[in-house]
Amino acid sequence: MKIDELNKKILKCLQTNARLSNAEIGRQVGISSPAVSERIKKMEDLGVIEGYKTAVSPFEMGYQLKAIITLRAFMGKLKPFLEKVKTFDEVVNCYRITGDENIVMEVVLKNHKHLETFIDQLIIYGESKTQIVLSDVVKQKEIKPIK
Amino acid sequence: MKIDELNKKILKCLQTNARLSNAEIGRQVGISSPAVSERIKKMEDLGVIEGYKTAVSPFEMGYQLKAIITLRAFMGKLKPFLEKVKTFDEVVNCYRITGDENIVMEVVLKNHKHLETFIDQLIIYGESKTQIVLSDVVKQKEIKPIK
DNA sequence: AATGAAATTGTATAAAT
DNA sequence: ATTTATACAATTTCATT
Repeated sequence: MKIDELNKKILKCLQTNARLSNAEIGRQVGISSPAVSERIKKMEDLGVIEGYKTAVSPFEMGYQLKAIITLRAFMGKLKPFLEKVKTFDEVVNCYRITGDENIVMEVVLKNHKHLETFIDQLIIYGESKTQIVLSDVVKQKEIKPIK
Repeated sequence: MKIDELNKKILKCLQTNARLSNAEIGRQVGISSPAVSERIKKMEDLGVIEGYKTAVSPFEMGYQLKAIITLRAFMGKLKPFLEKVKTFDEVVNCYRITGDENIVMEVVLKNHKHLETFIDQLIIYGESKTQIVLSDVVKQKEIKPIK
């Protein structure tokens, strides 16, 4: 197992605050900062750590709306959509899913007009369903290692 | 406007890699590291920056399944669910949404058995619909400031 | 795989513009 | 609001265990 107890603690620190110094993490988990540095680098190389993201407020960035949009792609239109969706700045997350619908996306939008023009871009790919986000109940909760 | 061109550049750096040093960001955007430090602190205080998260691979943490689960809450069961959902380690993100369904969640699970027991916990709150995630198409894309 | 030590680099604070 | 100077702290590299 590549994730031992020490790495679990390090990951807990990093998930809570990715900008903690190695020295501070070392203090919290009880090892030296070069040891923290090495363990982090190893977890990056192994793909355990995928990156360090800053959570920015969409609202403060000028996006008043968030929506969950699902897409039921037309025949032959899924593949082109999978390429196109990467170019949409509005799409923060996009997953391919099982079931009648093929795609679910988390989207940020300036206003209702922007939502309208965004949905218009989807009609050539399939039937979309839009659910406006009213509030964030749980937001990027840390992933806990399995017991 | 609190997000000027310099802050946009700083946010772009931080969204790409939250662990960049202030000195490195300063080099990239053309100001000194104390200036970067002050601007970041101000954006934290104003709520533009909500936090610094490390993206950890659910798979490497032992979760073989990801799912999108929507919930159509029973009468009087939405509020209790909004409290309960915060205690579920499986739920990475949870939004309240408009429409027939009240809740959409992003959930990580060890295996199909774990999915089954998780869904069982939802039946007292409402009718759930599960869509298994086949692949990540777009993953925590950076939020771009509005032109 | 972790530590301790040395060199480099980064951060925080204050003073000046 | 930013820079420069300075002191302190963190990081990196490497030798050692």
